[in-house]
Amino acid sequence: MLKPIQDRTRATRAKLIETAQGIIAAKGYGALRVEEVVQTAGVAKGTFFAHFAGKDGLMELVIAARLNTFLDEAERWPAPQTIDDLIAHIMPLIQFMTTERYVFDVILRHSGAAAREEIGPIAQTFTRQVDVVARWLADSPFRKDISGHLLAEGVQAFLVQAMALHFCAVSNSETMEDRLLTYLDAWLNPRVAS
Amino acid sequence: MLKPIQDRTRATRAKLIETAQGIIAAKGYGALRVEEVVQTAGVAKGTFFAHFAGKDGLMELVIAARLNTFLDEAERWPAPQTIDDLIAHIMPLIQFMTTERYVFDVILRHSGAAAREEIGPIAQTFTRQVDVVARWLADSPFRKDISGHLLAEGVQAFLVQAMALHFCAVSNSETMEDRLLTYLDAWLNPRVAS
DNA sequence: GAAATTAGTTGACCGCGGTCAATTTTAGAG
DNA sequence: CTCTAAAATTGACCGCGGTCAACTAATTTC
Repeated sequence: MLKPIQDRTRATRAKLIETAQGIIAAKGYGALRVEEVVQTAGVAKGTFFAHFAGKDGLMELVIAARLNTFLDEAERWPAPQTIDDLIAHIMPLIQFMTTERYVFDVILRHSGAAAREEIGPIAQTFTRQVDVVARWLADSPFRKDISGHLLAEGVQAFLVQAMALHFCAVSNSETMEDRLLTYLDAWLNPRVAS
Repeated sequence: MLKPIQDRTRATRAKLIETAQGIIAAKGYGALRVEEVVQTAGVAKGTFFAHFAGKDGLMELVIAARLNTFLDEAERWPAPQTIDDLIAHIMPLIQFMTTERYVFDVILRHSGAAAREEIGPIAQTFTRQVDVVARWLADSPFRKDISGHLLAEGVQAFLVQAMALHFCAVSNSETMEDRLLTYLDAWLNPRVAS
C-alpha cells in the first residue's frame, strides 16, 4: 500500500481519490457514499477497501490534505503580535473544520493517532498545528512563564473547545471569534499579580 | 415520548434500557447491538426506534446517567485548594470517559447539543461540569483575574485535550494525570509579572 | 517462453442501524 | 358494551459500510 509498485495500482488509487474529491466538491463530505465512488470510478467495491482503510481512511487522507494546505498558508505568516492577529491567521483552518459537522466529527475522531505505531495524517496536522503556533509564540508578546509548546497546546485545546461550542445550540449568542478572543486572551495574557 | 401515558410504554422502555445496561455491563458499550437488545428484551426492532432516537439516543441516555452519578459525587467535595485535589476530585469522571474509545467518541459527538432547541443529556452534563468546577473555583486560591465560569470552561477544554491525547499513540510517555497537572497549573496559576 | 509466485481486482455476501405501512392494543365517547 | 380514534407494536425491507474466496493480471524464476 505504501509502495504502489505497479502503475495500475497508482492509477486505480488516484482515480478513486479523484472521484471522491469530485463527489465531495459537488455534495459535501457527509454525502459521500463508498458505493457511489466505486461506481463512478468504475471499479469493484472490494478494490476500494484494498486501497484505503475504509471510508474513514479515505476521509482522513482527503481532509488531512486540505488541513495541510491551510497550515501551509498559516506557516507563511509572521508571528502575530496581537490575539486578533493570531485568530485571523488560523481562522481559515477553523472555518474549514466547522463547515460540516461530519468533517468536525471525523477530525476529532482522528485527532489522536488512529492506530498504534502509525500516526494518522489528521493527527499529524494536529502536531503540526502546535508546532506552527509554538513558533509564532516564540516571537510574540505573550506570557513567557511556560514553554511555547505548552502555550500552543493550550491554544489548540481552546480552539477545539470553541469549535465544539459552535455546533452547540445553546451558545449561539456569541460568535466563534468572540469566544476564541475571550479564551485566548485569558490563556495568553493572564493579568494576575504574581 | 416525553409523556409516556400508558403503563405499557413505560414498561417497554424500562425493559429496553435495563436489557441494554445488562449487555453493556457484560460486554462493554462498544459491543452493544440494537438487534441483540430487542431480541433479548423480546420486542420488535421498530419498537426500539419508537422509544429512542436510534442507538445513539439510547447511548446518550445511558452514558449521561453514568456521568451524572460521577457529577453527584464531585458536587459533594469541598472546594479543592490545590490542583492535585482538583484533579483527584474529577478523576473518576475522566476515568469513565476514557475507559472505552467508543464512549469517548459518543460523548464528544454529543458534547454540543444534538438538536436545535433541545439540549441533549450529555451536553447537559458538560454544562453541569462547568458549573460544578466554577463553584469550586470560587473558593479556591487560584487566579481571580477572570470569572470562575470562564476558568471552569478552560478546565473543561484542557480535560478534553488530555483525554484526547490519552487515546493518542504518540504521547504515551506521560500519564493523563501528569498532563492534566501541567495544563491546569499553567491555566490556574499563571506566573507572569503583570 | 512456460511455469510458478505474487499483486491486484472482482462481486456476491454479511452485519447492523434505521424505516414504514400494516396490525394490534388501549383509551375515551356515546 | 360497541364503536372509533389514537397510541403502540410489528417485522419485512432498505441503505450502506465492510469482508473474502475466487479470479485475473503482472512479475519473477528457471
